[in-house]
Amino acid sequence: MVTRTARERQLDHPGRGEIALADVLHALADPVRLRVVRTMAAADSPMACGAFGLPVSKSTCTHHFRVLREAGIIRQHYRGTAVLNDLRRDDLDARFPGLLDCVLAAAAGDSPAQ
Amino acid sequence: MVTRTARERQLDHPGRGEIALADVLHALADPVRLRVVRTMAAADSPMACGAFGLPVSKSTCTHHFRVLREAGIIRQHYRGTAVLNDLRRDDLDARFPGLLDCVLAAAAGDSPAQ
DNA sequence: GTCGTTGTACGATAGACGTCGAACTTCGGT
DNA sequence: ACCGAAGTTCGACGTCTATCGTACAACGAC
Repeated sequence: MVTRTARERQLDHPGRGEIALADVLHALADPVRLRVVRTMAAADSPMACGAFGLPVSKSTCTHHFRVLREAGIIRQHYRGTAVLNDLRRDDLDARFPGLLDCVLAAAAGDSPAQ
Repeated sequence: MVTRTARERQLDHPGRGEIALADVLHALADPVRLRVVRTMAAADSPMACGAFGLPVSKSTCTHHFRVLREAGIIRQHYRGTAVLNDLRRDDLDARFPGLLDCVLAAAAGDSPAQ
């Protein structure tokens, strides 16, 4: 007999030390993904992919969240049929101190109305 | 009769207020361009394109410098046959405070041997 | 003027990227 | 068992991008 948590579908995440700057910058350079990150930074709890109201199809949505996950910017785990998304603030701050906050502040200045 | 400075070939640069975050992030997400920016940040005076010793052809070089210029990251002006490149530190800091320094610090942490 | 240096302009090309729709999987609820 | 909700997978598509080589232009030096 197996516990529920051990049977959860698995998603690959880079370790904290494996997060690469070029990947992070590339991931944040897309308007849709930057919007996701801004929304997540403003939220107080993990959000499902569908909760962002993105102006793209479901498959494109999947694509963007995978890019963010593989860049090490977000953590994803299954919760029933949904996928909960979480900003990897600690890891990002440890690897590239201040970078996330700078980008968020810059984004706020660049287009205040998210 | 026209003065020399007025006859210089002109390059288009975005105004300080026109610098867009997505363009900046996209420009910095390329290894060759990030290396250029790091080298320029470490230099104390403007450098010609050829002085960076980039591992790409001349035409590719021209391409990368144009991307950086159009993103508002560098300023370019002709000096004889050469083009001098200069980091737009002031404009970048004014538009996106701290961003450039964060990225430079992150790059130093990501690959210390430039 | 001629020549070498420095960079630009112009295709061309191969690969990456953002986007979609249709079919499928997984899970919770009834 | 069935159905609907939430994502994923799998092509397919057009566009953007990084790269190159060749030909060309601007300038300094001789």
